[in-house]
Amino acid sequence: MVTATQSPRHPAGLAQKLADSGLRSTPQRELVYEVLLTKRDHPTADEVFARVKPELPGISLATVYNCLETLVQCDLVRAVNFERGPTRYCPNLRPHAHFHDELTGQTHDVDLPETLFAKLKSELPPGFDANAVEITFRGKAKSSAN
Amino acid sequence: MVTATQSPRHPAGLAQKLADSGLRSTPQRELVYEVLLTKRDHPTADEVFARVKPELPGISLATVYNCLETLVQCDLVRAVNFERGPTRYCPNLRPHAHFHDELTGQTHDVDLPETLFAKLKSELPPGFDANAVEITFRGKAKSSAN
DNA sequence: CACCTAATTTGGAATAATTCTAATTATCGC
DNA sequence: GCGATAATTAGAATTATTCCAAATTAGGTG
Repeated sequence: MVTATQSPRHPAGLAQKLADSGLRSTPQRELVYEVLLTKRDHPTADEVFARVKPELPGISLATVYNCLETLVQCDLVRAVNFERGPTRYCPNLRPHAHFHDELTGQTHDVDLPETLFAKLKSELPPGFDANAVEITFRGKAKSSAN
Repeated sequence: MVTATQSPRHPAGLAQKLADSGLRSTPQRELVYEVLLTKRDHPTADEVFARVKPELPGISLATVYNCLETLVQCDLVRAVNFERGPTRYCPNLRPHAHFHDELTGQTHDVDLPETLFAKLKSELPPGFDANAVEITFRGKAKSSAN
């Protein structure tokens, strides 16, 4: 029989990406990443902490902060900030925008054509060279996408 | 001779806009607004406090927060949040994007064609109705626009 | 102009989010 | 198995912001 790792649900990419940066794969990092992948509602560090704790009761909030920062450094997760308030975390790596629903407070990922991002960058005045664009919409979502 | 008001440099719009919301024009509000107009480098509340204090030594940080919040409510100023850290304030009311220079940490306003904002909104999936779009670029600015 | 009322400001305490620190624990290569 | 290094932990410290109750200021009214 194949020996299963403790958390086989996450993509194999994690251990590899960590190794690429000279970092180790640990139960805490795996679990934090898995939690992000499982419920993609852009949780805060506190929320991640709450979701992770039942599985790994000894984990500390500081470690959750550390793990999230590590994942961001490895380009496995994006940190998202709109409006004052705690940073939120998003494991969606494709270029996409965020739609912030003013009624529910929820944040939805919105895929936009790659060409639009390119067009935006091309609209910059001479001398400005952007390597990333962040787009946030605010409004009301009536869709079933909740 | 014409009797000058204490702070004649700010647009006459301030007192009017405040009145529209049933609020009073005060020296603190006028000065905070004037400071934002004078140096448009997207200062934090602390920075505004520092700039305002020499002119009005008795002012408190709480008042600066209050004034900034008031100006945002009156649509005279926009609160800007990218990356974790203190909220910054921007008196530019035209639709525009922000360019965050990774080298200097400075933030520049970038005017984009109105049509682009419209196009972005039109790219949203059905059911998503945006009333605002925020765009932030990150990268390096080599221009003289510093 | 004196008063009444409500808006505003103030200083300090309280809260929230995050980072720091020093000590402990786990892991990797030999 | 040992030693060096990485990672985690708990709690203290820091930063940004909000809250609160008291003092001040400003209009409007007679």
